[in-house]
Amino acid sequence: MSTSYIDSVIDVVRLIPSGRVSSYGAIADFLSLGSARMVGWALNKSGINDQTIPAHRVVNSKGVLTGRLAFKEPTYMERTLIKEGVKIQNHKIVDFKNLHWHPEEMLKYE
DNA sequence: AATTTGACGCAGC
DNA sequence: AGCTGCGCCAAAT
Repeated sequence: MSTSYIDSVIDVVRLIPSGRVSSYGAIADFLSLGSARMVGWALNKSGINDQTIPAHRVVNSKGVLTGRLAFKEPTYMERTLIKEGVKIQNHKIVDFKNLHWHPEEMLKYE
């Protein structure tokens, strides 16, 4: 069996807690593999038709919901984030700096 | 085997 | 502040 790059990305995305968001770059850096661009590419390939992947929690480095148009419903991303308690203005995460989750966080014992 | 395609990020202007 | 150009690199064609 083999683990594709896409699978690796998905594994990390599944770890993003509800109410928080991560970014393409943070995930790519954590994996030390590929690039931010490829994380988006990977999610587009596998995430579209799989509700078990919280792909809506991944935004760009500025907190903008750049992936929103890739979903079947263009409003899905925004709507779901709001439901999870994340505030959005102009397709952008409000207080992104504080909500931005980095995968390394889960390695720490608070 | 070469080319194209991206839900990106950043430097440089 | 915004805009442009370029590197990024796995997969599909």
